[in-house]
Amino acid sequence: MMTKKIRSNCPVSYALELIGDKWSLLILRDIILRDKRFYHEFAASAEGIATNILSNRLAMLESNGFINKQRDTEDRKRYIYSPTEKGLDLLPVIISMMQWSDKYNNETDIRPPLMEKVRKDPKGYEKSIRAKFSA
Amino acid sequence: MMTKKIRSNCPVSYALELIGDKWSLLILRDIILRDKRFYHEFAASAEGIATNILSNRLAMLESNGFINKQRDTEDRKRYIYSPTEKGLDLLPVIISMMQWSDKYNNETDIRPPLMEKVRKDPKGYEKSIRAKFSA
DNA sequence: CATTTCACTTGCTTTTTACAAGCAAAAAAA
DNA sequence: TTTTTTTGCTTGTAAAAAGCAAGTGAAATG
Repeated sequence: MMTKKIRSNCPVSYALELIGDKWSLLILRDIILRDKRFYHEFAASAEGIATNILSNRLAMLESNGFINKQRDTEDRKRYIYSPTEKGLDLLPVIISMMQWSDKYNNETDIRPPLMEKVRKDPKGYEKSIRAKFSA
Repeated sequence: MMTKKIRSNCPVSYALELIGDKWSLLILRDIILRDKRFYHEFAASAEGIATNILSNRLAMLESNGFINKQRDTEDRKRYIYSPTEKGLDLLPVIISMMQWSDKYNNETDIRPPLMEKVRKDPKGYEKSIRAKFSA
């Protein structure tokens, strides 16, 4: 079996090898912060991911334990994607990126009232997001 | 002038468009955490970046204000690369990646005694790194 | 002034991404 | 029961990015 060779044992490098691309964290953002659950919802995000890339990343995220995939029992022709603890544990990475962009990109969207809460109380924000998934 | 079209105004997407690749944050890690300053030092890192990619990323990091580049006055045939505040402000992203990898990759290197301090006191670690550059 | 060091650059191949179109399983409609 | 629609992909092809080896040019060094 052909396993991909690892670059180094540096923790930064390790994380980048898994989610160091322009799409994986965006899909996790949709699942974790925007409560998206279905393939078509990810495909509809503003960034416009190509469906082959979406399919590829969902498979990668699932095989690496970031998300779960299961048939929707209410509508059996679709699947429900949900975050695992491993995926949710990337929330600090996502939030620190948000904080950085909030400081350096003045075009950053304020519409999702997320940002306001992130500014005032990032730890509280993280907890409130996590709480959604501990039910 | 040809400016690259932005995907969306989402702060996560914005950060990923700039540093969402497998190398940019690794170079910043070298500069910020490992006190590397020269081209040949980055090229020598364990991950083995190709020199054309290194050159490309250093130019990108400089043009986007993450790092500064200046001639070394002691050895004028080389350049010194140093982080800007904008680059240093990615430290929380880097540290949260380290924490995540520490939890999910048991091969993560412990050699740089960094990890121990990150585990015990991540905020203090961040401050101590920042202190190096405020001189 | 020839040699070495440092920081790239170039050429070529391989891999990844992007875009458009097509396809199959499941459910709904006729 | 056959047709149509929805959902979640897969395929084909082109463009872009990454990887690899070799080469180049400016600045110091002998």
